[in-house]
Amino acid sequence: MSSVRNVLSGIASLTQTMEDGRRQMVGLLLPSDFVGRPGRSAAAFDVTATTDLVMCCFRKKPFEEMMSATPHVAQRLLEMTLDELDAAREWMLLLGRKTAREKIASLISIIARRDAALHLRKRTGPLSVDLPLTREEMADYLGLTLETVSRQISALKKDGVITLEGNRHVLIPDIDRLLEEAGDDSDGGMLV
Amino acid sequence: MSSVRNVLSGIASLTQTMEDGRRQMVGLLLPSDFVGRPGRSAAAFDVTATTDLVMCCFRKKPFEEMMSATPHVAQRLLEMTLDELDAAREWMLLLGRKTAREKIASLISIIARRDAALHLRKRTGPLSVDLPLTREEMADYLGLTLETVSRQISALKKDGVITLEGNRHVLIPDIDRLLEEAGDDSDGGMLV
DNA sequence: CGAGTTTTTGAGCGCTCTCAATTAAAGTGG
DNA sequence: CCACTTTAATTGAGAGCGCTCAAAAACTCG
Repeated sequence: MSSVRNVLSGIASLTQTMEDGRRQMVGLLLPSDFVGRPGRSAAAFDVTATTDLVMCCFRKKPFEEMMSATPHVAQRLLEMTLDELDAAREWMLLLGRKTAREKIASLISIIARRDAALHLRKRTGPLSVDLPLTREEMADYLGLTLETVSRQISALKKDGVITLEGNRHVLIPDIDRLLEEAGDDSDGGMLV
Repeated sequence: MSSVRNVLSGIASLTQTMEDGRRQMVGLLLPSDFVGRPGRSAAAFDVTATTDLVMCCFRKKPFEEMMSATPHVAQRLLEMTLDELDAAREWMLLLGRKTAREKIASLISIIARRDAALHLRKRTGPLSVDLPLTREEMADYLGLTLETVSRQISALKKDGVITLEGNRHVLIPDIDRLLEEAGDDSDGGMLV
């Protein structure tokens, strides 16, 4: 970890593992996200690519020098880190207090929101989302077992909240309904 | 939230609440901790003092100007925020994967560690720690109910992992035993 | 098509929650 | 200083959600 990186394309996950193998995902690295710590050397978490991944790497020393030279870089980095901290805190609410069904609904709506923010495409017909994670990865994300993930997805499908096309593609007929299931404040985050 | 603050003394908590009242603590503000977001206006979380509190407040505009002027401030702030992010991620592992007993043991050892780092006093006899939180606040911290918190504390007491003096004061005869119960990697964080 | 992986589904159990009552501690006012 | 109220903490009994273990089904890819 002698370098700092920036994700250009693909998805990686930050995970933490206990001695007996229990695993918790603690971050999801998407294009434009930043990895590494200017100022510290050791990485406390495992970084795993879940898809093909292209990153832009800087060596640490020159990067730190650049940070000292141009204050805007440090400021921008601070802003990004604060955003990550906010995201981590929402995630903590999910992990600590939400039911399995709410966790699944939250995950799908989070992915839908990010997708919408990224593509900005007009939605014709129902919103559709690709899940970039396996069931097991979703389980690690949500603090569940993969069986529970699968069961809750099936339940949401049975109740008409979502429709499945294959295993990885989800159709959302009514986004408000999904957000309601997620237990978030209504119209959470101007997705509509 | 038109200002930025620094905790001087006392303890405050950052909490997030769902519509139906479920509550999760997402941050614990201790002396030297920083509150507020240079760059953003709305606070997404509730800040509550859990003890008498003294904070040092800056108005936002001058503070941001100072940040632009002196790069070291922004850099230091970035470092602190990255530390908070690391803490949040450890917390996520706790919330998502640890058992109730492990959560309690983790909380006590976290408080013990912070206390040791703060006071740097020689420990004569068993390590002793004051819990700055009520059972309910501990429950909100750990994603449990207050009944479960109470039960697990009683269980740890019964098993000799800790001793209670009153409700808020804990004696730790064997810190390694406690860390083992917490499920953390052995000798986690040079507390010994 | 067949071997491997991923996902779904089932049955039963256990940990934590819920609801409720009791005990302990901390203020309050006479 | 001691009843009395209020708040905090403990403990009990029972139920439910999510986990564990196990097997079947669906998808992937050579």
